[in-house]
Amino acid sequence: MKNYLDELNEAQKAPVLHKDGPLMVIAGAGSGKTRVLTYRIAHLMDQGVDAFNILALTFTNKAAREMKKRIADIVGGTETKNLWMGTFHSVFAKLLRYDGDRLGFPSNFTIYDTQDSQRLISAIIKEMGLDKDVYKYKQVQNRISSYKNSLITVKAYHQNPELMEADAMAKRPRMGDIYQNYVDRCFKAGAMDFDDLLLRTNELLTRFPDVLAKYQDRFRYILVDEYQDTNHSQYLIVKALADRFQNICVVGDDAQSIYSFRGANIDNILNFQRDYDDVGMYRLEQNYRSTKNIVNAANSIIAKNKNQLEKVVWTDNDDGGVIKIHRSPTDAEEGRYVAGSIWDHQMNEQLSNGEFAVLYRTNSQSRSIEDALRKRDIPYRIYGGLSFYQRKEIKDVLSYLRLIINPKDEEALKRVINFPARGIGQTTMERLTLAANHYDRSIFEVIENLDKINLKINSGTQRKLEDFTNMIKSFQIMNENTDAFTLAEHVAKKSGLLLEFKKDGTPEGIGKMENIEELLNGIKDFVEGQKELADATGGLSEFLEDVALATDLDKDTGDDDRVALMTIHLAKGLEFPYVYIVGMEEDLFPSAMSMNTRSELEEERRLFYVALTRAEKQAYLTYTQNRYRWGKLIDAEPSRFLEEIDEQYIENLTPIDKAGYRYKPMIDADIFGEVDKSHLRQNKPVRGTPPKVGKPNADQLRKLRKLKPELATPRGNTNTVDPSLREGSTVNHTRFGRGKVLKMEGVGNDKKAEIQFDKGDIKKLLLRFAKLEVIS
DNA sequence: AACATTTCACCCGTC
DNA sequence: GTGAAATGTT
Repeated sequence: MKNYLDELNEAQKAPVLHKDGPLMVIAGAGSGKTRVLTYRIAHLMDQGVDAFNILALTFTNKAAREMKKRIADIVGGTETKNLWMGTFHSVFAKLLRYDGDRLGFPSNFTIYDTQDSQRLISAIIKEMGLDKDVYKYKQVQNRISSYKNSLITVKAYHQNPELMEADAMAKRPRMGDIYQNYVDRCFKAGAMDFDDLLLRTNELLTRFPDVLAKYQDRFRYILVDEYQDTNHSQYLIVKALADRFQNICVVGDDAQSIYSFRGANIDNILNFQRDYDDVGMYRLEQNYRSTKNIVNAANSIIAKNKNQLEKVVWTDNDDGGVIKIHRSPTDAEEGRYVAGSIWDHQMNEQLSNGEFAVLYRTNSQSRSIEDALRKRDIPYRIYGGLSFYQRKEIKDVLSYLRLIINPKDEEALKRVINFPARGIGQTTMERLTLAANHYDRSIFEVIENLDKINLKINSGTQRKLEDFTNMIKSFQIMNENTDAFTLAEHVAKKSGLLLEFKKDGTPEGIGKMENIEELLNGIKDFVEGQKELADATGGLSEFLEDVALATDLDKDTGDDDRVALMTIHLAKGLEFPYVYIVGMEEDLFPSAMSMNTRSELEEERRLFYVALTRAEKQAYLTYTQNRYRWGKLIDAEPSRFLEEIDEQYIENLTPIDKAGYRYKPMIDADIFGEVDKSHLRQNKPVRGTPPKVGKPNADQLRKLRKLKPELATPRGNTNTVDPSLREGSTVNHTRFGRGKVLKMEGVGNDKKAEIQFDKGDIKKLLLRFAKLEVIS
């Protein structure tokens, strides 16, 4: 065994060597936090702690795999296999397979993905006869998800007048009933959604002290990565499990908390010292990843946040290049610039594709980048977005497989009972669903007992239904002594799925066939891989669980060398020499939905911090003046975050006016010069002779105003700005009511005030239009 | 009941 | 611009 401790600096060594008792490691970006976690586990094992007694919760399954590999290098592979290590969801799914029967769940329960949940919720809303425009299934699903993440069960919901009132106020008084139905239907289908994996674990540990005692005794050492992103449900699980031995080690960085939208609670890390006695506190502040320019720029951004733990991130690395900021007329141009810049770097410095990443705020931004990279023949890989396993044809195959394992799985059944078409239509399904609800059985069971129930289903249809269940049953029998790959191949053929896409004959159909082939190959790899593991059965159910909880990042990338495209959220924990952060625009980043409260804005800022600190050598920030959104070309304004970076760390590649990013000169070569005119023509037709670059004549100005109304010279209907208006003024708005001016910005016609209204909203108003009265 | 066509909401981020 | 859901047609 190598002396692994030599590979750590003093700050890293301390938490690794920390003996028993709670400890918290506050780790700045790039300070080697994974390394600390990995070595602490290795050290524990080296000191004689049984791997069976260690539980490590990581952020992705890939991170878990890599850590395990590293630990195996240090202390040996055989013991390492006994570690329980993985994401919260995968670890507790495993726990629920063992002990979920106490709650009435079969060990083969299905894991519903978001789409399954949404389909079920849609069905319930329809069955209840509610207005789907009021009860939007996605909103309802979000609501239920947030209840679950806060551990609000159906019962707790109905005992909480505040919640019920909030939903009633939102014109959704039946929310609780939908919640109830949803939970019942999941239970009846032997299914858990993602949130259930945590909620049900909590329920299990709370209701059954013997189960809790068993796992408390087993998990004597608990380690949690990215603790700042745990939600209430996860927090309680960890707290319960660690309660007996208190050997809990949490690692995190409050500055990188970016998941509050899924219930993550930053207070979990801020309050850790309150939750446990004698907490060992460690800080990792030396960044090994990035240049001085990047680290300092990132520090200057995060300093704008009020809520944070004290921490100074610094680095010994070179200064490196300053951060480069680039403006483009449109998103298509932005893509071209990024692709061109990557290409330049590659040509001049002999760099490989894998050294580059393009990060964006929303998945929909990937398209323009993709197009540009494709034109340059630069290989890339998109992470996230519509994952492979969510494609229709793949979900169809998986649904057949899910039915084999759990025939009660209602969502899987509804998906494939009539695909390929078997003459089982809407009316039949409605009758079956009604009967299933009435008898409190699954649809599959109803079909099996059709002869005992009097449903108005004609004998022909009855035959078809029986044929379907018999087919599934024959698959089940086959599953008893066949490996997952052979079975899946058989299912793809016998179900008629492959034939369906084959006879389709279109390029899409062929593509779908190929995707199914790929899935089958994936199952083959899985089966082969499982043979090497001692305790794994290589069965279909393990495969399905893997698939349900896999993320795009978990997938084996192999050795292919591609530019990475992903959202900033997905990039957390990763690093790349060259990073392009695109779409640095108001309403996009920060997102329009995150500007209502300070805490939301601070989370966006942390997100920007995360994005920037992914870069090792060089960061580029790009923004556009016009961007396609919802298929329309809209004006874009540079992100406020650009102004927040200390200017000594940046360079503007495209000149900006002294007044700042937000000021747009009347005559801008970008608007009429380099602009992609095909877009402009389609959406905002400009008649007559195309304008020339340079000082516009009267005719051009008129068109310019049409394109960019905010550039229009003020006319009679606009206000003259009250000169007494300044920061701190109290104002009255005809529509929004009373408020206080937080900030003034812009000059002349572009002058704006950011106002905190007493109603709670913060709005930014153009003074020239705002109907404002200055009170004091 | 099946297929073709049109409409509509969608987009903030994820396990 | 995309994909699911609603509507229309045979």
